[in-house]
Amino acid sequence: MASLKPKIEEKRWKPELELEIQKVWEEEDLYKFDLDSDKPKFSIDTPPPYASGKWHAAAAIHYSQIDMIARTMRMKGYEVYFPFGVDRNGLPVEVETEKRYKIRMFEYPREEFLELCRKFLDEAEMDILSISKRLGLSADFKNYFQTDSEMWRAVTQATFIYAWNKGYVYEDYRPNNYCPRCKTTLADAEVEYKEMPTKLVYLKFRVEGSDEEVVVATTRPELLPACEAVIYNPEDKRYKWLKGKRVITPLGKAIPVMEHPYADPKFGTGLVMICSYGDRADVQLFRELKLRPTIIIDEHGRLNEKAGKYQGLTIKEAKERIIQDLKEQGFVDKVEVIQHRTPVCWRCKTPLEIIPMREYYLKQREFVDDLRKFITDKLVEFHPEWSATYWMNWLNSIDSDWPISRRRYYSTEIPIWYCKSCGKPVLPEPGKYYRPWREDPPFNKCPHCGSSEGFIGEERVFDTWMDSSISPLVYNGYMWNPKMFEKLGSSDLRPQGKDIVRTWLHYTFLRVYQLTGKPAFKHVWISGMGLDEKGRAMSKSLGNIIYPWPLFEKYGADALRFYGAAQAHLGSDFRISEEKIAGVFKFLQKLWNVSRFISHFPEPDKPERMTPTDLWILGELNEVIRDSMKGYEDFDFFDPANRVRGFVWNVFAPHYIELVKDRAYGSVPNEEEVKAARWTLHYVLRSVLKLLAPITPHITDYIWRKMYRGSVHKELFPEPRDEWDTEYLKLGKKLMEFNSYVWKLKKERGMRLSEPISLEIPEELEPFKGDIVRLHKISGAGGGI
RNA sequence: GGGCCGGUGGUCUAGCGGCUAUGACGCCGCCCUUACGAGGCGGAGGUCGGGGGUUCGAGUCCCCCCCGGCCCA
Repeated sequence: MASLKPKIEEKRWKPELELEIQKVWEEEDLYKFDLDSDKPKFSIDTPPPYASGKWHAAAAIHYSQIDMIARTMRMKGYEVYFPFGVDRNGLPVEVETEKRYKIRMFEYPREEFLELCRKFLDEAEMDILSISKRLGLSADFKNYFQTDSEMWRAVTQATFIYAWNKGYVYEDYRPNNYCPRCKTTLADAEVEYKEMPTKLVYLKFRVEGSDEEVVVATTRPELLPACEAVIYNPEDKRYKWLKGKRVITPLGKAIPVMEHPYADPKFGTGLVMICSYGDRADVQLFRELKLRPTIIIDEHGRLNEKAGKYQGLTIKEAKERIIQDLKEQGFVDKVEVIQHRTPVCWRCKTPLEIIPMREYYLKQREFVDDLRKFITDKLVEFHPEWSATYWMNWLNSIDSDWPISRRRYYSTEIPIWYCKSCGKPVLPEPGKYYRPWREDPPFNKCPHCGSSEGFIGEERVFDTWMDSSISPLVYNGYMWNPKMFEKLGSSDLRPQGKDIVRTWLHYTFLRVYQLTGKPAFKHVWISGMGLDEKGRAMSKSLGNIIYPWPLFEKYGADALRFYGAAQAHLGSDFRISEEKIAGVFKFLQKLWNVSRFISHFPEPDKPERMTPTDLWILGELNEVIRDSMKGYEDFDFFDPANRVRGFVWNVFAPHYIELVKDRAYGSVPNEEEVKAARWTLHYVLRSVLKLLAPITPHITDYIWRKMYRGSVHKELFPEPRDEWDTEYLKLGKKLMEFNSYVWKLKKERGMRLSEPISLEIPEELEPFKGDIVRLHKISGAGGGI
């Protein structure tokens, strides 16, 4: 048919075309959120990516999947609020800034250090924004949020003041995780564990009033000056005779021997020294056994005057020195090297110490029961369902409140001033951003004692999770846009990685519950982690980071997006392999070619009657739609991606299209049959494009705009139609097998596929006879089979 | 030590009680077909981590164990 010209002229799909379509989207402001729309609203609590370094491909894929959620909900008829924010608070940027400028934060003027951090953040932010846009995220980049903006920080402070007024905040002096390098307290959620080779030192203790010796094994000999007891397991018969006795430490101090089940008879000699504080267990044991702690480590990670001759040494130095000394004095029985799980700082990986400090705490223990109900009473829907156990496990392990003050700089300041006369804390009115370390308070009289002597500003800042844990409120207008917040409330869905359940997810639920009395979200979506080809997490130290830009250039964003969707079910980890992304690109090319072929033909009105071949493929399409929608319901894009790919590649293109080619070209006499084929081709293509639109938004919209009216992203998902669930669906497999059989047969006989062949068509395939005969050029009955 | 997830051809994956175990990528051979060599046809390659059990029948359900990943103690 010479008169048929394809609407799609380009022979190939190219990644550069994605930029073209992105420009169109921007010009049309296609994804603009309309608060006043009549549609139901759906708001997403987009994770603000941390602006501390370059994004790797795994992060890009993660965000592309969040974008798929937004697009899914739009195509289900919702008005979707998909904000974008950048996280710019906290330790990581300080650590990176120190590294880059080779400076130490505490030896640098605070104001100037903050300026350097800001510079660093601005650069990192640029990188994140450009990748996000290149990915085709349908988020609102025009009004993106920054967690260190005056507005966000004012809200953080206001929510703190509310919590304070409700009595949820208290200050306490208690042992806590402390990073000697970062010089700050850390919450349990910020502690990581690393397997490290550690010396296990066997020390001889003399039993008081006798010449007998016992041997105690310890990984922390430097804490000997702080050793206040030795324990053994009550089941351990070897040490029963020590009950009630005292032993003399190598340093000459007499301490009691006690029974406690914490002692593991199999570890070391079964005798354990209890020091203030080797680890969190020690803290508990001191409390239980009513021992008085001796604190020998200061906030710089050095031993203090209570450590006697070891004063001034770092922990590491003290350890070596004391082992040396004790060896010389004959107190060391032996030294072993064992693998020991050591708690380290999540940011700089320095081993942590347990040091008591005055810190502010936000109550969480008394809320745990209520939070558990979010899961048990199904107030929140988790995707996938089992991912709720991540949070449940964390809730079940909470045994202390959340320390929220940090001795750092680049974070939201704690809005408190202390009266110079009575020393009591005074908080300002919520609503403004306060910086007590450099500003005068907005009041001059102490409400506690009435003094006007003046105030001292608090110097500490908040844990960065204090800012991020209110993201669903800030995004949705809490305090800064009351009208919007009233309509939206807290976000509907939280998408995030499984690695920050105990921090971001938990703290958000906690704080939003404290502020609003309600669950922060209706849906929580937890994704797995993107790993390298060998299944390892990507990190600078391993040197296995895959960057997204080269992939964008070679295969485009859609290939990367589709790859992420098709690689693993929601919640499972997935590996990133360039070879497979190249494979996805081939599929996109296939989709392009299929569309180009169909674009040759005009799209007629729906004809009265379909042929059995058309009804078969429409029945297949019904199934594809049903299966895909099941995935979309759960925000799991694995099934839609794979189901549609399989359908297009293995069914629609090689079989249906081949069968109806002649009809499509108009080379059959029956006009109705021509129309039926053309209509069906277009209908299936439209449906496929719509089903793929959330996953591969560029190519689908590009094709759509070339062939049809408007944007595919303004369409709703296709729906299955009952009238197409016909008996022909069951014959489809037979039909395809027969096609393959004929192709094979011709090949075996050395025939061209266009050569006529004489064979019998199986009786059950009779309904498809016309199309089969034309496809294979079957000439009459007989012969063949 | 506990929890969660996983272990299916070289790699990745589907199947979650029923004919001969799915598909993709890769590999090998052949063909030439006008939307597409990014095509078509064919092929090699698997004791479905191991062991017990339930069942007429088990990758599929149950128990134990091993291995890997993540989280926690």
